[in-house]
Amino acid sequence: MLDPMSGPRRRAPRQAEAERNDRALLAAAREVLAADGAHASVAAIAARAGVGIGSLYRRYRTKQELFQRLCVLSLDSWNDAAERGLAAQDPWEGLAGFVTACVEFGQGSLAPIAGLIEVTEEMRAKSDRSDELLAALVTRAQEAGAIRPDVTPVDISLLIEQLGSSPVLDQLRRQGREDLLAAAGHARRRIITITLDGLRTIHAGPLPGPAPTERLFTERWEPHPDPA
Amino acid sequence: MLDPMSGPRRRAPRQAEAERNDRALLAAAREVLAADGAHASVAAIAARAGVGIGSLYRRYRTKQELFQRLCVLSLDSWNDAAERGLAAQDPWEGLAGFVTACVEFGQGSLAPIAGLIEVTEEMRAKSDRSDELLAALVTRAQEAGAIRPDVTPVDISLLIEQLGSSPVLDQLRRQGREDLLAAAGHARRRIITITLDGLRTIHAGPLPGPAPTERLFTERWEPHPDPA
DNA sequence: CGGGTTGCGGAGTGAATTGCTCCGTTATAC
DNA sequence: GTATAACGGAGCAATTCACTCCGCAACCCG
Repeated sequence: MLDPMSGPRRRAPRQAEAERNDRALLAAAREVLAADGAHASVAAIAARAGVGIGSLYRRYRTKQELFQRLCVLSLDSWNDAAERGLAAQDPWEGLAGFVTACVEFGQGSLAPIAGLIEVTEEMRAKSDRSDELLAALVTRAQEAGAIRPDVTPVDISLLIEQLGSSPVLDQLRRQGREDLLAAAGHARRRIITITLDGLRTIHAGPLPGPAPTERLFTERWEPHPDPA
Repeated sequence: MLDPMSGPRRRAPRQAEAERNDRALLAAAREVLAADGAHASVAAIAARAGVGIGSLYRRYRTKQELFQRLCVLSLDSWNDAAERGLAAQDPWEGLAGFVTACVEFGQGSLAPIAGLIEVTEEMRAKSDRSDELLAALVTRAQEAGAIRPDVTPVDISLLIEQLGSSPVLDQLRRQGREDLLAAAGHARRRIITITLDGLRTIHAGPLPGPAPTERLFTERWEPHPDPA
């Protein structure tokens, strides 16, 4: 055993690459989780990140550890979005912005791992905080008369989870149909708009973006040439 | 080889049981697909149906054949619901009833197998028919001024698919939390109501059922004692 | 009761997949 | 050049999968 303190501290030579890899891994994990659900494999995550399996396992000792990290980051995003929502002047815009943000950073893709990983103390704490923030957002919107008086924060959570995964989008991604992704994204925003309008006391304007095409719905069923 | 025509045709002795098994298998397949997605295994389906694997494979030569049958039945349900919707006097009630019906018989749970099975001619034909029916439903509701003028039939299809799987409900089922299933069902109906209201030109009444409890959202994360 | 038929259940099989380890290789610092 | 830190991915044991095979039970008719 050598004394680790011997000699002056050296800068890790390839530290920057390691950091980039870490970010790539987390992003890839989110994508693969969205695409494959509970099925998601470590190999797929590493491959998507363009990183060797070995590097993944140097950074995270187990698959569970990676997923726990992902949960913490998602809770942070949730809380950030909630705080931005509370900072908005208009209560409705605040709530709608919050929901949209959660849906868009892929909150829903974490649902499949619920119950499969241990909940850490850190996760629980951040989750408590997120409950408070959401309650505040909802209360404020209701007091302003912007949303139905009988929706509860849990309704909103469930709604975020429901919108948070997009069957069409995820599947097209799984099939590697890059050509349809943009259209699917537009279609999804329309669905979100519709749902959010159902939350309001008053109705808003027209649906955003171009109307979705049939192809979106039918081409998924063509026999799937594995994207590998 | 014996001549199969020798002797008088005999009634199959245990034909009734076979038929019951078939129905159980199809129902189980739907449930397992909803719970496990593309991950769904033949063994799980047979077990859930309370039927041996051997019996499953006598009825359907392959997994794909079972799934294809399931698709055909789902398309039938879809078309039946659409026809009932068109038969309703009120255009809005017709469309809303159709969407609700599709969501409730689990249309969404078939999404994960898109691209994994070959589309048969029968499926394609029934699918064409369903497109016509849906277009008629939407047109009628729009001409009556009941729904936003800019929603398209594809929007509705996507909306059904989005609502057709309930992350919470499916996951609780997977975990065997029978105690929370009713609550999750109520919560889901509230989400559906909200979304459908977002479709309408006018807003409807209050949300149905009891407000969802926190437990619905939190207990899923408790470490999962495998239901086996 | 007995012979014959029909459907049943599930152990077993080979192939594929999984989480993870181990080690030879490559890039950087001095 | 040499030391070091991070890399990629072949390989491993364990599990999972779709599917086969066969012994057994339920039922019919005489």
